[in-house]
Amino acid sequence: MNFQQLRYIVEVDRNGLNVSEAAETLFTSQPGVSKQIRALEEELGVAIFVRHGKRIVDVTEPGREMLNIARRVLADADNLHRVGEEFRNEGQGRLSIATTHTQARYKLPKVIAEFTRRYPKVRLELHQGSPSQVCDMVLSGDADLVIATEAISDYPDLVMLPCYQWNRGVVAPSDHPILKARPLSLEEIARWPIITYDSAFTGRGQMNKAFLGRGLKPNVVLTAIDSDVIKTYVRMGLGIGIVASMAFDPLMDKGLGMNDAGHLFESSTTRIGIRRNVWLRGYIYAFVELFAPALNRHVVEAARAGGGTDPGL
Amino acid sequence: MNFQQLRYIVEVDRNGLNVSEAAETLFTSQPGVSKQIRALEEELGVAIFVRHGKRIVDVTEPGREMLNIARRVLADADNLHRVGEEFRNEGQGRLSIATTHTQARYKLPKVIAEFTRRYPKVRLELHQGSPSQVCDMVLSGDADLVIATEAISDYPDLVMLPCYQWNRGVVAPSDHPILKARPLSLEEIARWPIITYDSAFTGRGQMNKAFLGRGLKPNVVLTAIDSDVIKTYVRMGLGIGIVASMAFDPLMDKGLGMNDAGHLFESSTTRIGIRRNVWLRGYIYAFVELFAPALNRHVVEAARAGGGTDPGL
DNA sequence: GATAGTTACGGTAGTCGTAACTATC
DNA sequence: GATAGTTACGACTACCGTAACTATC
Repeated sequence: MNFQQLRYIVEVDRNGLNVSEAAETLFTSQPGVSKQIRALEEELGVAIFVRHGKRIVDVTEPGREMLNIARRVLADADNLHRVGEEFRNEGQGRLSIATTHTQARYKLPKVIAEFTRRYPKVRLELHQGSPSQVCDMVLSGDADLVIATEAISDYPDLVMLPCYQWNRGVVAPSDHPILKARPLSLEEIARWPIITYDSAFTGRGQMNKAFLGRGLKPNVVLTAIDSDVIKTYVRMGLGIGIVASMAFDPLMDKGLGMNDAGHLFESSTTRIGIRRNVWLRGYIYAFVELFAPALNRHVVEAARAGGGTDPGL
Repeated sequence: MNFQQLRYIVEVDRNGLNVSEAAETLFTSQPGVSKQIRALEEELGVAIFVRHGKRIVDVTEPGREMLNIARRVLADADNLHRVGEEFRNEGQGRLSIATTHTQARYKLPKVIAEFTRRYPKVRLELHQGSPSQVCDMVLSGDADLVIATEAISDYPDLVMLPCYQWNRGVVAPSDHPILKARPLSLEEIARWPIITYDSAFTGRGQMNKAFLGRGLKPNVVLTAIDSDVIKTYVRMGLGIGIVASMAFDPLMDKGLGMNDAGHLFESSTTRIGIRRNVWLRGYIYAFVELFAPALNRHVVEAARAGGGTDPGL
């Protein structure tokens, strides 16, 4: 048994049980892959794949178990290299964060400023995308961390750690009557045209729930993917905006005002996500702790080991 | 990188950083081991071992991380073979249980009877020993499960799952006045010569604590490693016995009586222990569940993944 | 000087790729 | 007949073991 063989079976599984494609992905010959898989099956004494004659059509039951183990082994092999890198150039490296606009624009700047001060040699990369896109970036290894709110929970390979809770506020031009409404009510909000986040994005679920719960039908005239865009349109008088409270800055956002709506909607939790079986460099733990001081290295490791065990195994 | 190299570094670490000995253990040549280790260090870009000239004198910090990962990889490699075996001869195999006398004698018989009925082709092995001995058996792979009470908690590689709680009773010849004592008190017990478990064994800690808490000094005249031996000496009139309640059977133990002492001592918890990163065959999960119905496969897997993360990592 | 580890070198085994062949859809 | 996988074979690599050498205690 060797790593290559494990790589082969994992890749065949990933490529829809197609040996030829797997061989291509692995930059090797198809017969080689085929042969090694047979050799592995021979050694382990069990068929990993179900074959109809020559075609591979399914994964056997033991095969499923074995693929799980094989994937973990390969991840660990990777981890060994990561550890090497970590110590070869301590403090140097790359930190790639996949996140949504609101985080990148309003929450991360302070954290990143402090982080770069502490780790000047770490090259930072910010990737933006929708919640599912940013999760995919981490799953594929293109990013180390994902910071998002609409935390997609059904990725077994992703560990999501709650960082902080936040809620929404209504932004409107300074002279807009809704800014005076005390207390602010859903009925009042529903009276105006609304501009808010795109439904694929942060916490639209909570909003809809709140309105529906009161039998209201909000008049959403425009959706956008980020708070700045929303504020721009609010400034133009297209409607009132519902955005994350943190996305309003009284100093910067001249001509606009905010009326907090935290009592009207269920709060949203922003989470940081990491791949389960991946060894993390020291500065990544440091970054997570800077972002959410409760998440020290020990807590993160415990969370990664525990919780979210997949019942499939 | 290959499995062999990982095996080499792990074995060198295990053999007190002695390459020659490691080579011997692995039935291979010393230069081969040496060379492969250098090759691995080369590939990973970091020294795993600290050398004084040629002698290996310590493990580097990245080395410690790498050894942890390497051990997991090797365990997984093993696991792949285990999975193979499981499915090659389903229902057949070996189940090796390391336990203490009291469990083997009083608690296991029913469970084992049921287990052998369900899995007639599984060869059962019972190993007996002191709590630390039985734990070692599991750690070294000689046994699959350990069932013990004085659950040694400082084995990071062992996951201990609580199964049930039990307490003690006083056994004495049928006509002994202590059997009439209602309620039974520590003071009453302390009045008589006591025969109980050896201190290395089950739950002596709880007993001493109870007596000390009342400023009493029990007169322990004899200690033994198992309940049957204790009862034998009690029968001979050497003193009263303090044993696990389950170790008394009114039908079998003619001439003796028991007075329950559950209110006097802190109860003990019997635990089942398994190695953390080892893949378990289906019938092992079945056995655990037979022994402690709450511990179904899902619970066991969750416990194995979580808890007891070693802060060293 | 004894013990422990590295360098040198030859034999062997096993992996990889090309080519030819075979089976499934 | 096109697509997918296996068998066959030759080249090459890399691992292992012996032997000689070198450094540490």
